[in-house]
Amino acid sequence: MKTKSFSEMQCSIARALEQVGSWWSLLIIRDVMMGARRFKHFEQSLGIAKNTLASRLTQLVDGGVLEKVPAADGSAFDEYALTERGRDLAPVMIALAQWGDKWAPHKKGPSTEIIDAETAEKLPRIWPRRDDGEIIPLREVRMKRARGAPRLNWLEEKEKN
Amino acid sequence: MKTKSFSEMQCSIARALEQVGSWWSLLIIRDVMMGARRFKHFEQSLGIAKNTLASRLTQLVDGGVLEKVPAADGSAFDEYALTERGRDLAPVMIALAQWGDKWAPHKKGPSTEIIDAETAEKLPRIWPRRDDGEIIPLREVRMKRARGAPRLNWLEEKEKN
DNA sequence: CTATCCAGTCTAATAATAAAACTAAAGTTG
DNA sequence: CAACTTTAGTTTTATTATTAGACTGGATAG
Repeated sequence: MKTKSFSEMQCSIARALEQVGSWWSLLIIRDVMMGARRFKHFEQSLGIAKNTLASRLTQLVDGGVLEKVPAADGSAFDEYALTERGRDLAPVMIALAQWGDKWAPHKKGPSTEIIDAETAEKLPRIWPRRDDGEIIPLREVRMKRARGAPRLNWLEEKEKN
Repeated sequence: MKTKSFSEMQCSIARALEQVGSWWSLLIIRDVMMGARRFKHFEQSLGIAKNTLASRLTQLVDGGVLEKVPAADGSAFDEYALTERGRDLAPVMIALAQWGDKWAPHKKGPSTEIIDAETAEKLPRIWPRRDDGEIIPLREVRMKRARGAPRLNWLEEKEKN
C-alpha cells in the first residue's frame, strides 16, 4: 500500500522524489544516461518485470522526465529519451554514484565510472561550492525551512528556549 | 512485491539506492539533516505509518547511515543521528532539493532552502567541476561501465559497427 | 501514584510488485 | 511473401510492502 503521495509536501526533496523516487525510476534514468533507449534494453539490464517497467516508463514520460521519440535507426518502435528536465538530474545521479562507490563498493571494483571526457580521469567528488568554485564545508551549508513553510515541531521546541 | 534487491548489481548507483532508495528513506534523512532526532519527529513531519517508520529506521541503522545515540537532553530514549556515511549523502540531498525546486516547485514557493551560512544566500546549483573549480559541461561528463563490469547489450550493438 | 507520552509491535485490509502467459504489430529469414 | 521471431506491451494470479488502527510496556509529567 504505497499509496501516500509526496507531491503536496512543501519540500523540494519530497516533490523531487515523488517524480523519480520510486524503486526503479532512477535506475531507468541511469540506463538512459548510459545509452539505453528501448524497452528491451531496460528489461534486460535491470531484470525488471515487464509490467512494472511499463508503468515506471509511463510515469516518467507523464512526469516529463523521459519522452518518446521516433527511433533514430528508422524503426517503427519509438525510443525513450531524456528531456531537459531529465538531463538536469545528472548531478543527482553523479552524487549517488560517487556515494555508492565510496560506501557500498562492489567486490569486483567500481562499475559505473563517471569520468571527465577532457582528461579521461575520474570526476572529483561533486560537492557544494560557491560561484567562484570554492568548496563549501558542510558546516557552512544550512538546510532550512523557507519563509512561509510550515513550522517543524522539533525546531519549535528549540526556538522556545 | 518489492522483493528484488539491487545490492548485487555491479553499479554504484544501484547499490546506493539499495541503502537509501526506499520510498521514505531519503525523506527521513532529510529530516535528520534538518534537526529531527526522535521517532515522533519523523512520524509527525512525514505522516508515515508507525510500523513503516520503524522498519525504515532499523534499515537505515543496519545500513550504517543512521545510528542510535544517547539523548542529548538526558532522556532515556535514544536519538537517531547521522553517521559519517549518512552525512556524506549531503550532495545527493542538495542535488535533489535543487532539482525539485527548479522542476517541481510548490505553489507557495520554495520550502526547503539550502543556503550558504557565510553569505546567507542560496547555494549555487551543485554541479560537476574539475579540481580547480571549473564547471564541467554535461557533454564532457561520461558515465561509463568500468573495466570488468558486465557488458551492456545495447552498447554491444553499437560497438559491433 | 496516576495519567499521559513515547517508541515501538501486532493485526487486518489494501496497493504495488513479480512472474508467467498472452497478444498484436513489427521485423527477419529463406 | 509466407513462416518465424522480436518487440512492447497487457492480463492474470500470487506474493510482498504499506497502511491505519488497536495495543503494550517503559518513561515522564503533574
